[in-house]
Amino acid sequence: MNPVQELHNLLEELIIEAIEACREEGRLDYQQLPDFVIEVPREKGHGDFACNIAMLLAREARMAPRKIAETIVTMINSKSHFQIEKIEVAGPGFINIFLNNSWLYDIPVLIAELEDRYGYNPRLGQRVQVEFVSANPTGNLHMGNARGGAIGDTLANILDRAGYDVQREFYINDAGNQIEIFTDSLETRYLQLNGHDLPFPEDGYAGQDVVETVKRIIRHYGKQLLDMSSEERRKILLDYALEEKVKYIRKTLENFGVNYEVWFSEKTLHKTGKIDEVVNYLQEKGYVYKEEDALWFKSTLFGDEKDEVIMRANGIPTYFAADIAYHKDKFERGFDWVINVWGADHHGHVARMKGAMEALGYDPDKLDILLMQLVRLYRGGNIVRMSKRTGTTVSLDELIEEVGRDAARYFFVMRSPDSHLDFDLELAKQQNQENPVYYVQYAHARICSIFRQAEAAGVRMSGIAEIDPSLLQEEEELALLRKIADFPEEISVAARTMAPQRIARYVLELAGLFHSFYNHHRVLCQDQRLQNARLLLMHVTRITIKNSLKVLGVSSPERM
RNA sequence: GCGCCCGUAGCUCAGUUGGAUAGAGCAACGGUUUCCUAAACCGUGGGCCGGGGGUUCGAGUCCCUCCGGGCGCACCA
Repeated sequence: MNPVQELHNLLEELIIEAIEACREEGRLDYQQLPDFVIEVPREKGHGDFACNIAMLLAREARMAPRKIAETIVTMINSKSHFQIEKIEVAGPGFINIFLNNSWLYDIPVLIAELEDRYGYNPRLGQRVQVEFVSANPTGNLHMGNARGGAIGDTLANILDRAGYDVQREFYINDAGNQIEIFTDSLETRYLQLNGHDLPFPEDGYAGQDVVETVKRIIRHYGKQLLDMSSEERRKILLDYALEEKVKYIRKTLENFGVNYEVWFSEKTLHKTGKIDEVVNYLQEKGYVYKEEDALWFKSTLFGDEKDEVIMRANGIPTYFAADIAYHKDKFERGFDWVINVWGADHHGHVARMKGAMEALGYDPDKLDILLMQLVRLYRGGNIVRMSKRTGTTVSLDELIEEVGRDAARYFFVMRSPDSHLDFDLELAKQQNQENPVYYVQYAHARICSIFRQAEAAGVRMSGIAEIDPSLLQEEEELALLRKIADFPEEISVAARTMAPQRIARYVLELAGLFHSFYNHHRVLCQDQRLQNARLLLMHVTRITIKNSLKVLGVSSPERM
């Protein structure tokens, strides 16, 4: 259910019918209807909806836009429409439509019926996959991964509400060059801790967590790995470390409210020969050439700045080759839409990844890469320097520990992915209106409190059928209703534009309208009929706040 | 040097496929509590939407150019 969309469609039909009728009567002359817009004007005085068709038609119809608008309006007015209060021509030729409130009063009844399902648009029968975080299983989850987790999961939730069948996926980079280096680090640490005096690899993983992992391995295996061949030893070290790391990543993300349907192992692509397969295929198609013993993919054919190596001179495929095979696999699984959430530092890969899909015969427009800018951590006014070298990096676990899951989830999505995110740890912990999470959660708790008060006073909301929502006439009540009615459309736009920050903003505005209502009017009052209508309003406000927060992965406390 | 992102109120940021008089929160200033949570609300001030050019009936939004900031430009991922 999407009431705003339904109204929109209704008005669109109405206008098209009117225009066509005008043409038939010879009042308007045009060949084809232009792509006009029916939008919600910024200015309240411009009506509930406004249409720009007259301006777009002016040239072809050889008429002044206002004149055209008047012709259309006259035609529409010749029939009566029960939902339209008035319709007028304004400004350069806008058609402004003012509705009566009858549609608004249907909303709370519908929501009370739908409850948790309010916000869901009709099923589209389309499958979309969202791949996000996909952190290397060689270290802790950092702030970039955290933002990716919040954005990816929220986007997946939005797409679900928008009507898609969504699958969340984590790509485990458990093969390739970084894993070799990781294994070198593990082996060196193992030997060092067993008394061998060895230099640590220059580009190795020097973090303390690797040492801790190796210590656990020693506790488990003792010195028996010393007697093995390096190959055997490395396999055991790596398998143990990977299992531990992946388990840790999964646990941290679950703790963050992120749950994946699929954990996809890069290693399987190597094992099953899918990488060689796709490289050979591209070679046969002539998209690959050899230079200095390496194989290069002609990504410049697809608008990339330069070609990219897919097979090194030593015969080992690059990360890019594995990624092509991986994305080919995604499309083979039949998704209608494939979305990756990447850090902005990977933006250089977008063109060649899409190019590779095109070379394989897939529609590159079905692959969207959502790039997100980096995160800067602040504590009060001071930036928290994040350096892996000095070990001052803050991990996702530590962040959740410090500010809580709710604040972390909300803060990571409240800005556009395109914007750098300044994450203020102090603000995230504050319990006042400066902190948007608390502001919204407080609104929910306040509504719960009203119902507790009501119950204590022996008051219960009547059955829906006995409530008359049209008693809600106050400005604050209508504004709140209007905002509540927007929710499904807000979801729909957020899905279309891949913009999770819209929901964070939406629920903040919704909470603001509630607080404003609360401070102007009493729910529990002498007038039984009005009290019932307001209890219903509170009921559906609570549902909408809760459903919005659910999309963001933020809890809705009943008291605070 | 080339490419991508960003530049909007003192600060942090919104701003559907171009729409009418550019918004919110915080900060500043002033007010609200015999009343369901003052963890809240109401009001006031604050802007050449980085500069310049162009397209359009109409540009914060699209194009060009310049300036400033971030990121990338490996047989790393």
